[in-house]
Amino acid sequence: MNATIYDVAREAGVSMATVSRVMNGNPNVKPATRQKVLDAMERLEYRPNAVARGLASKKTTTVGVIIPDISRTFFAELARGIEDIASMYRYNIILSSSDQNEQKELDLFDTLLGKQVDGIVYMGGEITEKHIAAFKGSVPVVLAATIDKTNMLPSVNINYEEAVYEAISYFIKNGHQSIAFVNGRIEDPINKEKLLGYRRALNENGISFDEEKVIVGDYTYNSGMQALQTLIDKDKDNFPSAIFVSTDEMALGVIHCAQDNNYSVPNDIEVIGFDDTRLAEMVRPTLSTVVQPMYDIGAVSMRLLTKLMNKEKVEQQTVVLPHQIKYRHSTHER
Amino acid sequence: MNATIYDVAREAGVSMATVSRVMNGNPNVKPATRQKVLDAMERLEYRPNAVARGLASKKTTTVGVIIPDISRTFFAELARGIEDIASMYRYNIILSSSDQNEQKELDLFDTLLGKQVDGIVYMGGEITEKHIAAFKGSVPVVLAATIDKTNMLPSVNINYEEAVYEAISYFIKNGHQSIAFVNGRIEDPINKEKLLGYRRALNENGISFDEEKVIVGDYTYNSGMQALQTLIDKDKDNFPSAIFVSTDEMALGVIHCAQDNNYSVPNDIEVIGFDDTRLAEMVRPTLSTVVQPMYDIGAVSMRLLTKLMNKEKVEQQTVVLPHQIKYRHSTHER
DNA sequence: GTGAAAGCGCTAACAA
DNA sequence: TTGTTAGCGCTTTCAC
Repeated sequence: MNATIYDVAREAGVSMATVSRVMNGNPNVKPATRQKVLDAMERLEYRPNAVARGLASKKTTTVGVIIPDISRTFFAELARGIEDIASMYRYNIILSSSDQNEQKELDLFDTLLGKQVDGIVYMGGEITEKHIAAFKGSVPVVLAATIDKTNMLPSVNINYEEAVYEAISYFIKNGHQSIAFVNGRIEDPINKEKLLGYRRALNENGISFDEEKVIVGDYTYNSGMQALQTLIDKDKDNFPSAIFVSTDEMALGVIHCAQDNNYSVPNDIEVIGFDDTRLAEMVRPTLSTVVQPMYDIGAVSMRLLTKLMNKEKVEQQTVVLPHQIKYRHSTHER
Repeated sequence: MNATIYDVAREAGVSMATVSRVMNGNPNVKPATRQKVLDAMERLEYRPNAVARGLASKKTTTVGVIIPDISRTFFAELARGIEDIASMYRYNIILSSSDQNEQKELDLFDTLLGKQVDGIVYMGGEITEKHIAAFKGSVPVVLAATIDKTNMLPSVNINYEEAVYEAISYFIKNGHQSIAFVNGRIEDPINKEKLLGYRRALNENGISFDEEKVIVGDYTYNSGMQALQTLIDKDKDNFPSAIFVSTDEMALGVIHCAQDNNYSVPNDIEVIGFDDTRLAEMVRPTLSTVVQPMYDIGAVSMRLLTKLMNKEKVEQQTVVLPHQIKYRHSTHER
């Protein structure tokens, strides 16, 4: 059996309270006493029981992380950002994948609350009434790379609408008139934002919106290939000369499908992706893409959460991180 | 404040013990009583406090996962396997990255024990004396994709030596005599095994081992590119006609570096990677690679851990999963 | 089939 | 500066 605080107290010839004080760095302990306790701890190989501590103090120093799928590069990098900051502030992380399934998300949330986490970082798709209801009156929750249209919840994002607007504007400036868009499911508010940016750019430049040019994929490489194939099959003559793709992984699929069909990237068709995952460097031609700082989104979310858990004042609950477009070789030099 | 078991007991007009019994599915409760309790729980929106429960029962239904770096595809997929099985058995997961730093690993281990996890899945590099000492007498630990040369610890792996042996043998059978090997740091026992397989294949075929042909990378795409560049710079005439690469990500680097130098894959140089991450499909030519079932390794590890935590008899503590080689287009058709 | 009561290992008043 | 003493919310004997 492991030693308890009581054993240490006896060994050191002091009371439990004193032991507790030295554990928690309470300054009201005479140095000599402190040393006695420290020695006793060492001799007994004492390791504090975080569960007992959690029960007594109502703080567990663990936070929950709800994520759609940890195996996707995008989320894995985000998770690393969360984790690094968490461990910097001595929090541990309970990580669980939701597959963006609402029921699963809600159940997970409940389980995490049962485990008495001090806060939650949430990544997901649409925030519904049920989510809001669940979040309300529980622990602090911050949304990472997740949009809540009510704008009431703390969150960390980039400006998706603007980012896509810029990418499309770049295409237009370079003379493209026929620009396709491979997006994710429109149910996800982020994809809604992206579509808005696409339409605004077209609109401001007098290019009419053509529903046929918007394809929906499921974020995978294969769905990227399929998306382009669909475009090719549709209308050989009206084939787009530029394509904006909502994720890097799909963008790779688009590029390879183009090449398989003897289209040259970027000569016949320019491509811009989204995210700037490590994948962007791993294609030929290398992928021009919107840089979404995933690691930073995770890190900033977690940092924000620590403040919230600490009841510190935060000036801005909804932070929007800067983005940029990194031009590599799937677009022409400019 | 949330309702406690005491509130439920009062609301239902029974004792705490009875409430506890219905929570835990104890059959010694009259159906009518059970219903009363259930109703009371519902009315009070009762949510059991897992921390209190953990303290009283000495089981937390959470397991710790120590992983080198969650942002690497390989580990992310492994983690997903762990997670799926864990949630199937109603465990939660405390996930933390160690960067393969021994001190960090040991500290993490200690923290996890402090949090009273019921078991640990461990992924890392070399298992030292210190690791063994720490593991000993604590909670059940299973190693995933991690080799312990003493072979005393429960673990789930594939046969790395054999896998590489087969890949190199394939090259030799196809007439290659000059075969390079891009490996990871030799300090990692897995890479030691791989090197052994490489040497055995050469040896059995009377090809002499040439130290110059073994390059060490750090698993990244860039280090793959560098590795090939090193080979190219070394000796244009003695350039290998086949390369085995220890991870898919490095293999992509090798392929692209080859192409950048006007070598054709697979005509001038055949390439086989290792892992079969999603990356393997995302290159041109697509990558032939050793299939290491990462998801399964994670899933099987976690399943094994549940048995250990449950004190079930397990026939085989060290499981070796089957591997295979998937031939795609970075090697010649056969 | 149900209840009373003693912990689980720690924190946090409150005293001294 | 230190000790005493209630809890924290639940499980688990042991009676009845």
